[in-house]
Amino acid sequence: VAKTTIRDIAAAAGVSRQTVSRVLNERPDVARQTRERVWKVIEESGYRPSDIARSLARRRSLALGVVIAGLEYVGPSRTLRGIAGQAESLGYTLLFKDLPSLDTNRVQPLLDSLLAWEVDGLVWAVPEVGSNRQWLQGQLPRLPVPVIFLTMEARHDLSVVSVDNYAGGRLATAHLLEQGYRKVGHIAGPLNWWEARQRKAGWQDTLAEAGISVVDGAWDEGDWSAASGSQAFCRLLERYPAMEAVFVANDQMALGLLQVAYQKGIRVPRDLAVVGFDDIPEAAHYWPPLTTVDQRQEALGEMAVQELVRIIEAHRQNDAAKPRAIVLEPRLVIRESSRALPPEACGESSGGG
Amino acid sequence: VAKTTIRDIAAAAGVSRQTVSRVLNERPDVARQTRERVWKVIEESGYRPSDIARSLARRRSLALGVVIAGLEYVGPSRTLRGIAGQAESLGYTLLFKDLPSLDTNRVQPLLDSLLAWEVDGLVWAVPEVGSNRQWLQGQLPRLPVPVIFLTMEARHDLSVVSVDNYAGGRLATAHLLEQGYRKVGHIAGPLNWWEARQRKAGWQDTLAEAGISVVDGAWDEGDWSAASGSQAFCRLLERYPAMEAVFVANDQMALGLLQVAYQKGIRVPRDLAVVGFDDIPEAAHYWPPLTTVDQRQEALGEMAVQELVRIIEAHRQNDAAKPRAIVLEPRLVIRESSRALPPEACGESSGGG
DNA sequence: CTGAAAGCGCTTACAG
DNA sequence: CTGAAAGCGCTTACAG
Repeated sequence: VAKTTIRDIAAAAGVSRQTVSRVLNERPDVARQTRERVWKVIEESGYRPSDIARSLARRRSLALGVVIAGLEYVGPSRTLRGIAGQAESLGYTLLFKDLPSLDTNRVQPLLDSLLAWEVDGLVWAVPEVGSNRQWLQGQLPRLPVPVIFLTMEARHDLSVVSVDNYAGGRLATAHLLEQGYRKVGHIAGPLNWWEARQRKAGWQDTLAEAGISVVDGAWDEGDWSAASGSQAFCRLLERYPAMEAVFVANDQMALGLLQVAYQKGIRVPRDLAVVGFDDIPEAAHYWPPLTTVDQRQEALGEMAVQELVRIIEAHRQNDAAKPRAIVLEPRLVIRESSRALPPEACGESSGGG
Repeated sequence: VAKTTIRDIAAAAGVSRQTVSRVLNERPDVARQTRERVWKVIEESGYRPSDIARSLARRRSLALGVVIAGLEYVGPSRTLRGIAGQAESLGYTLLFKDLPSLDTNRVQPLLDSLLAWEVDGLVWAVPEVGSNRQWLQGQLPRLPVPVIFLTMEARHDLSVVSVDNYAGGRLATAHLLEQGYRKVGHIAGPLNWWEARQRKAGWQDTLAEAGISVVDGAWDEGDWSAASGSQAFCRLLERYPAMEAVFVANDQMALGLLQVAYQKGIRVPRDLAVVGFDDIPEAAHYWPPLTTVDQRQEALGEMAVQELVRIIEAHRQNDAAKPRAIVLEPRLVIRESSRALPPEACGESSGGG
């Protein structure tokens, strides 16, 4: 069962391979008659040109490599969907690599494999944790293709698309202040994560600007998991019993917090107002429904691919696109956990599907 | 900046391209001296052979295509990680396509693109909903590569790897019966999903075998979302007020149920025992922690790639591997929602990190 | 153990 | 508007 090739089509249509190639690539310089005849043969045969051969001949693969980590969380999955959707609509194929841990040792083989496939660009969707970014930066100069980084600290020499985590922390905290709370605690994510540090800084600065001195033990640190949220909350309660409200750096930890609050008879929001971060699908169904910050991670993925393709196109025209930082503004999603209205049970909903 | 090719290496090492190719592919028939000289040049130059050129020449890409849907849920993300990990360790590169909706119209272009890249095989990780499988089956005979299907009804003529959803439904229900409950209700997933039907059948048959007649209104249907779980539970409460326990077809709907239960003052598990399905990370942190069924979706992805590669290898040796169905057994994870022990708040945990 | 030739399935200049 | 030639970067037989 030999594969149908451009040669077969050429023979069947009585033209040269060259002409078939022109038809395939929709070049205008083909006689209408010829074009129609060739198309007919192509369709009847079910011929599909080989992208591999095309890549080799064109010296351009129309493929993008994506390296992603943290797929066990909702955020990265959303980002991946954004990346995949945008790549598809721009005509790029995605080569996918999952980084099972944030261990940088494992990165080199993934990178090598992607480059061996001659991708036209790379999307680096690995969170900036500890110094894992430095390793890659060291590699960058030798990388033959442009790379776009997701959600890391902006730098003048890198192309970065990120969510403004600092602004997110400010949004959450300002919202709590607006509700009249003054004693606002914080449960941070692991502080070796850039995102966790940004959110915490947003909390701290907003309090400071409101003239509220941040008590020394007013915050604690978790590891993003719900269990760690429970534990951090328990510690925080001891150190900061006067706390009226708390900004939790992600929704999962907020869930852990809510569980403990429930068990201890702490009513949310009456005794304690809570704001999370991420807007995972469950957040709307926590008890009470959780006020949170939507990171717009799908949009993040889309923007990343758009920018990467822009850079690739610029390169092809020998126009060295200057690296730039694109920042997405997060959005506050207000629900019951930060205000005094009790949710209703089995009430007629307002038209949800 | 011309790319380094095998030609450059050959020239620098004073051998033919052929010999460099032999070294690269670790063939034994190269003199030790020659091999070492060539390796040295390769390493110094940072040369990386082009997988695209190799694919073309070998008529074999060592690439697998994966089409996935439902990445907004935890399950498919886990499956994807399993697929990616296994592909990586077997030396295959993954071309990734996300199916944004279950609309079959959009499938053809994804499939065409994957085939144009000449993948050696396809992983079809799209849930079987309505008749969306039939369309693909019609395509199958013309597909030039083997396809493995995830989590759909087994068929003698297809290679399928799936979780035994029926057994999962039985596990959940039998567990509730063992706890002494007799009036066990069910909140099903959308019944145009094969998985939802299987789980429901497991519930129904287990009750029947225990000699318990299933009350007519003993079940309701949701759409997998937490909101739909809330609504289905509200309806079910009216129709089946005597219900002592309920098996919910996924954890998200169980979450919606728990929220309503809380608002209505229904204590779980004292007034109502609950079992979910999936074991999403949050399940352990619901209030109360949710008993559920672990689908082992990461293992599912791994098995799928293993089987697919097995078939590919068999094909290469002209050994037409017969399609077979591989079934993974789910596991019951028992937590507080189905038994009478109250969880403790801020207690010393048993050594969790 | 090593090399010259042909080929994988396309596209890119170059002629006409 | 169309075709003959060369080439993309490798590997696969075939000689020696």
